[in-house]
Amino acid sequence: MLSERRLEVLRAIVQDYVGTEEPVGSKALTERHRLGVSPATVRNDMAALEDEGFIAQPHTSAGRIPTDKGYRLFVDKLAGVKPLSTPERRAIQNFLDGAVDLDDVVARTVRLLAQLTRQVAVVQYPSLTRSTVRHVELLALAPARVMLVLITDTGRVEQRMVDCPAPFGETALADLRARLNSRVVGRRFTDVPQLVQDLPESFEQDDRGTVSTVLATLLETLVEETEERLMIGGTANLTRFGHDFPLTIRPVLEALEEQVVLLKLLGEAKDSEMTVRIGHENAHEGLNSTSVVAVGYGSGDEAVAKLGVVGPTRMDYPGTMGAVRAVARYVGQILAES
Amino acid sequence: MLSERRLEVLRAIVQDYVGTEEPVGSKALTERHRLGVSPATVRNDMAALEDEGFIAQPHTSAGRIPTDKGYRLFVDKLAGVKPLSTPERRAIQNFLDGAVDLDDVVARTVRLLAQLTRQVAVVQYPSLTRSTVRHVELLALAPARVMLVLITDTGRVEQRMVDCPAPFGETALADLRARLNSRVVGRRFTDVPQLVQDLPESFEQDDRGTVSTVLATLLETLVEETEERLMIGGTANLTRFGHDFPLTIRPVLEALEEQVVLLKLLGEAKDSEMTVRIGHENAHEGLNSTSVVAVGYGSGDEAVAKLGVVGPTRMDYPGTMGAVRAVARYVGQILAES
DNA sequence: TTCTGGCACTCGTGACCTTTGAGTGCCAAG
DNA sequence: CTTGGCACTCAAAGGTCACGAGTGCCAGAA
Repeated sequence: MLSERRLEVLRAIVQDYVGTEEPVGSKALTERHRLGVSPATVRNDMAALEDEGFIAQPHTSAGRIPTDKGYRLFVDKLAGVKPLSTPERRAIQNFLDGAVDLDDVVARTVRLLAQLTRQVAVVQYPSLTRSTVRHVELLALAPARVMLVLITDTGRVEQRMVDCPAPFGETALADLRARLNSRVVGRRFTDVPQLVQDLPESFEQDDRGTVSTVLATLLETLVEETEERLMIGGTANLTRFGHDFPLTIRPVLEALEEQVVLLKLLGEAKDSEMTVRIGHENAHEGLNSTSVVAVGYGSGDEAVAKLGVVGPTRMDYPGTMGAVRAVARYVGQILAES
Repeated sequence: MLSERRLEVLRAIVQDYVGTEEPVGSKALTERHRLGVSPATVRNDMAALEDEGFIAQPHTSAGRIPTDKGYRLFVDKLAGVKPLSTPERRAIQNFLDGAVDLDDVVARTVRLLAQLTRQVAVVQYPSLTRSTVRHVELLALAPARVMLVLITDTGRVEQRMVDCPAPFGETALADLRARLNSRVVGRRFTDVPQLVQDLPESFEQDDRGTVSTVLATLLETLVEETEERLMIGGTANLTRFGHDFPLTIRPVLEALEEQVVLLKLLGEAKDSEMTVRIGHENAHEGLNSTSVVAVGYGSGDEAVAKLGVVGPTRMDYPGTMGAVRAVARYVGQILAES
């Protein structure tokens, strides 16, 4: 295995490269870090690290840059998570506390993350999958037209228009509303289908069609809206990517526009702990030169959604991870309060 | 004034420059267009055009490129709006017809515009300013907690939580709901405040506080949500901006992230007709090298919101304007149907 | 065995020069 | 007013060259 010092050399290389954006050589390393050995020794170590695939040379006579594998080792073994400073924490809390509704919380979170990490931020809306129903409302807009409003415990509201096969009386509607709510309020989305399945039978023949239609729409909403939405921000930070970035930035922007791609990306992250995907570890090609740092957040113990940042593989991992973790925590608190 | 032929030369310059992205010289012009005169003549015309400020030379011995003023003349006098082809129109309609709700309409419109124009698309959500109230719903979530749901004729739904000063009975709530709706349904937002102002008086002493609170929240929602929201897409098209674009793209991305800026931008456009703002005509500095093509759209005769694209000043104006106009029309149709 | 200093070698970078050619302005003649 | 001719300009492209950071390897010291 790699000796202690070689790991130290790798750490130094990553740190320097992240700072300078330039390949780092043996001499510069010994000057900037107290490794206690000569450049020649470092050269040997570097050769070994290169053999193992942790670093690489852009061209024969240049310094080394970390490979994806090198960053991986750095993140796993060499880097901690750098906690934010107290003023930073305070700023986060103040900024998030000003939010007025769910949309606003998400919007503020995106801005915050982008600003703190100086990278592209991605925040998923709290998921409906694990949510419970807070209320279902039915409004008669016309004799045969009902609006269905679904309110979740995460504060999200979804509405659907329902065209009924037959006119539906106000009393029947109130009846349906009452029974529906008594069955599903407080229950999880996933449980709703079986909870309402026998509901039409208890209505009069004439109304059954309409009841079924309404219920069908409700179930549809539950399924459909389990597809997550998300918000991104800080794309201007992409310009800090690199010098050659016309080629780099394009596929990233494209990937960011594909919500499906991003959702999959976040979905791959583990629920509980912070996940870092480096370069080619990302399935999507356009993101092969980026790293994704993501973590779940939620009002309680359970994560209801995820958030994270997308940046160049050459990023300040400890700092980024610290910011992501901190923001996730505070957002969780805010959600729990509301 | 400028002779007929000189205008023709300007048109040719704009067209060639938009196509090739390279300064265009007198010789190339005569070869690619049948102007019926020699390069020398064209040179004289170009000198005149340059004197008037319609074109400029990047460096002393290069071809000419149009100035903002040149584009302006081109758009005003020389260019028509290029209608879309029938297949294109059909594609638009098919794509938009698939939308399931307002969010979806807007999302699809953005994608469509971005794809058609290969530029950055901006679509404003239908405004609440000119909207009318379709329905107001009040839900008792807890004894002293009411959810207010506002449904507009444009299909938008806004909700607010209201914490009441005192518990509020279900009957009083139903009463308020009924009276409120009978007064405001079908009315314009701007008319609502005076329509409800004497409502608290007709309630019992105990409930007046709550009624006032609910009404205050309603009015607040009306005002607050008159702030428009918008959706942007096609940012990946920014990479087609130019060769030097690290410097160009940055401020544009930043401007695009500032919703306020964009809203102001769209707001400046006239309601009825298509507006083209070229380069420095845009107040925001970051957009000084871009042009904005915007137009209002709406379900009826009145425009309820605007949409448009942001692209380099060097853009295909006739084509872009055609696409923007067509999309706006079809979106209007879709909104009218729903 | 590990570290170190020395040394020859590599090769991308930047400075500097030259060439090339598209494009220009001007002028005198058609 | 148009045209062909002509001298001039200048960015872009290509070539040469010295520089220097960085490397690998080796022999000797620790």
